[in-house]
Amino acid sequence: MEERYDPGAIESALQASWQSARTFAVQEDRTREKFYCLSMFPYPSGRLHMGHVRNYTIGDVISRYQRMLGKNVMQPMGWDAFGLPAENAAIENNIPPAEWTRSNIDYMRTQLQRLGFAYDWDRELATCDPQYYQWEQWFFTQLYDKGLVYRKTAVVNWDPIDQTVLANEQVIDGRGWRSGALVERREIPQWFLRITAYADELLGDLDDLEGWPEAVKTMQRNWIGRSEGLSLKFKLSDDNSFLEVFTTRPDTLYGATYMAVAPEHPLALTAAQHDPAIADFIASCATLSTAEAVVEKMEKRGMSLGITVDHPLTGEKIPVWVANFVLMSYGTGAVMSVPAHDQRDWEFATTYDLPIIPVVFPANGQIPDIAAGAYVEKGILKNSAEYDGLDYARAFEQITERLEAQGRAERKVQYRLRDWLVSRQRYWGCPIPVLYEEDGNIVPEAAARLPVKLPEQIEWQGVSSPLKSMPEFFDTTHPESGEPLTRETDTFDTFFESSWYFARFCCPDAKAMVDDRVEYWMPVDIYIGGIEHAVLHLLYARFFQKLMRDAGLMTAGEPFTRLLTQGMVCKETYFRDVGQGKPQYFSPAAVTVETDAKGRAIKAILTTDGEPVEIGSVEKMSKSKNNGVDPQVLIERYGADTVRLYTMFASPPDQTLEWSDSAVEGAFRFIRSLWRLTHKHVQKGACALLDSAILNADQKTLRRQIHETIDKVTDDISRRYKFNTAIAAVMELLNALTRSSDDSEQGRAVLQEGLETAVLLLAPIIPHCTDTLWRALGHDLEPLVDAGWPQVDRGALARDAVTIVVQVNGKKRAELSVAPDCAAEQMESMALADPNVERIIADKSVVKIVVVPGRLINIVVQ
RNA sequence: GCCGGGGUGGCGGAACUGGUAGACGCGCCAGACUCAAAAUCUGGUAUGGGUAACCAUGUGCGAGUUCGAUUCUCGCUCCCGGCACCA
Repeated sequence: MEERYDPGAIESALQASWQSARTFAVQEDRTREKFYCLSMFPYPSGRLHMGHVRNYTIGDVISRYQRMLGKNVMQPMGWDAFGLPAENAAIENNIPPAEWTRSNIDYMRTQLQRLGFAYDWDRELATCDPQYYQWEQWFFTQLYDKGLVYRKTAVVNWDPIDQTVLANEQVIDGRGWRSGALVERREIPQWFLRITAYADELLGDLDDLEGWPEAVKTMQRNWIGRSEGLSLKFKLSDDNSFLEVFTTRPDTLYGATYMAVAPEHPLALTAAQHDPAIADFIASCATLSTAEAVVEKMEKRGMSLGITVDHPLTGEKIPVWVANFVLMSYGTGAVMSVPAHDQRDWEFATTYDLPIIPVVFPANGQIPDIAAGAYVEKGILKNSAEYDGLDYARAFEQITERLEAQGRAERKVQYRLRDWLVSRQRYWGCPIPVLYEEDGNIVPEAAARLPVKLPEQIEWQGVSSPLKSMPEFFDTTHPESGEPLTRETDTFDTFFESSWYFARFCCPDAKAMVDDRVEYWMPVDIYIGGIEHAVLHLLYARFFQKLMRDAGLMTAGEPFTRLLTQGMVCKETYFRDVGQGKPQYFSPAAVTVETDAKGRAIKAILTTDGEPVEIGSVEKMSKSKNNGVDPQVLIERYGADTVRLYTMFASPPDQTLEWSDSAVEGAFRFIRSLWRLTHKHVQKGACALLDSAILNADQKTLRRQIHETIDKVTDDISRRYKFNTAIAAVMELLNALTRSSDDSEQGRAVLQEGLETAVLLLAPIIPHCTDTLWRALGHDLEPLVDAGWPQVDRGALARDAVTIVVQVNGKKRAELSVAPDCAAEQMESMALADPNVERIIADKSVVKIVVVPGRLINIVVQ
């Protein structure tokens, strides 16, 4: 080995040899245990960012560790290639999305290879390739035949100037991001997948996902939002039709004082025909956002429709209002309002001076202050005629039974989850494989005519999808009858592609959607990706897995056995207030920070002009905050191993990582000191075999540290996924090895074992330099990627003495060093005899003594 | 607004099952080496008091449970993620 650590040379040579030897290509092998390690594939935005580096390093560490355990490890990589940014690039720079996307993929692929990730590149796929998306088109037609897809109208954000549909992200303060026009709500026919048919299964199966974080499962449960209640029909006072609502609280029925319907509700639209004020109100709701977060935060407004419904039990007339916060896409688009027992209803009733009638009271007899807010707990009924005095369960049952007998109610399970709207009015996506006859009849595309290829050679004019103005794309004829057909010009939501790619990776060249190789590899053993996907992507992928299972394509019902959600990568921001409301952000690389004697940042100046800039908060690396750190620059300066080591060391994978350039240098220093110590050791020539029976006390202590480190690191990597503490443990070991200067035969043998251990434990994290060190330590024949994970020698872990903490009233006052098997009575008397303890308890009496074996003694005094 | 997560030295973080708060690293300070610098090595580094032993305080804020709370419970606060067309 070279004396000097030169990452560039080592890494490129090793990566070339991995590539030529196809080290990470895998085949199904039923004699070996498989391990499928998957990281969420990237959107090819142009360059890798630190979030990618972090995500893929975590996956690579797990993959390489599993391989050292002897498993048949598959780690694939591909590209989530359809999406909005490619269209923006086309609009801004007139580059066709296909060309832009493919050149980004080529660049990012070289970046991933430069980081040394152990991917099986033979399995690479890009979702924009017809060979990939043809199968989801085929699958969609299958689902159509099963009745699991349907078409109905839904609201979109419509930009009246650009004449196009906008994504929520493209609507800023109610206006189109390019045109600045006030965005309108527009209803258009769109395609849906019936995910609600799987709601119960998606909910129930969460209980079996032991390898998923509780937080993600909770979010999915709340998202699905199963509730049991009643579908209730209120008869309109003036005619024989009914207003249908869903409620989980029939016990509060006597407190219903008004009904609220969505602006698009038929009752509201009918009332608007006769009342211009109502029509105006509904029109004013037309600029409402389709985003729930915006709707929930806006001012709650409404208007009486001037009609009433009959209360099913009292016959009283209840007014019907139209309200901007009731959404047509939720349930029936109408709600029964009980202001005394629902906070939102209470606020609306208070604003519009509607009656608030309390009908539920706490069981303990207290009277809640209804003037201050709604009482939302369950309790005992009052003001409810013959139901007074009943509790929630009895009231629910008795009121429900009566309404059922009247034919006014049906028990119903309702979900918050809505069917998945998969239509997008975009160009750069997978064409939806359906055709329409002249009268609107739907004809799914025949399997033999798939794929419906997205035309890639296009001229981009304006901002809306070129497909909408390409008759050569949408004008076609029926293959048998020859009658004219119009092709759907909408494309799929890009979540469609990412809902099944994990299955395609098992058999990327299959002559069907998947073949029987999925049975060997699926389910994914561990899936790694950002927490922001906790609900949507991860729920859709689970849904697709069940659809594929029910189509007979595979047997697994859940796609991901374990889930590791990664935190964001953040960095401090620097800016100047240049007026116009928006600060100007400067790259941290362009700023010089001055610190005080303690290292606190006190001032920052822009390096080029020497003038001060403000030090902002630590935020997620982004273009808008100009606080991104380009991985490429760091890889070129320090090598891939240092970047990998730092990202794994800086924080645990599920927490946010705050980027620090100087700490990166620390990671580089650590590798260099490991390199130096190994070099110094091997320069002295071969060493004797270790004989644990003849070690002296210091050698035994050092060897115990080696095996404690193996124990700790193994647990950290395999069970806890805490790579930062695993690395810290190896750093401690290296410090101990560096301090020992025992040149005796057995001293050198222990050092050899220590260095081999450090190299093996770090191999998954920094695979390049450890490969060189492994060979220098005398392992020329066995490649490090397939070296066995080190085993703990339990005998080496024995200790002669343990440290016991002595507390008085919970405060540490002394330490004792005792034999591990020391009796409790002896420890107590030693603790009481300690001079510092004696002094503190001198004028007090001992109440009791708590002994935690092997850890501490707490003397409680008064 | 709703759902989920988080707040520990100058900084990133550690403390895994309620048992020594601050492992490991960065930064900073001092020293060694050097003509000098870089690199490297050694020591120190929560805050306040004390020469020291040691003492007091301290894990966002306020309460509670406990012999003992960063860890459990309740209330609050600030920050972050998601909210169905960003991916």
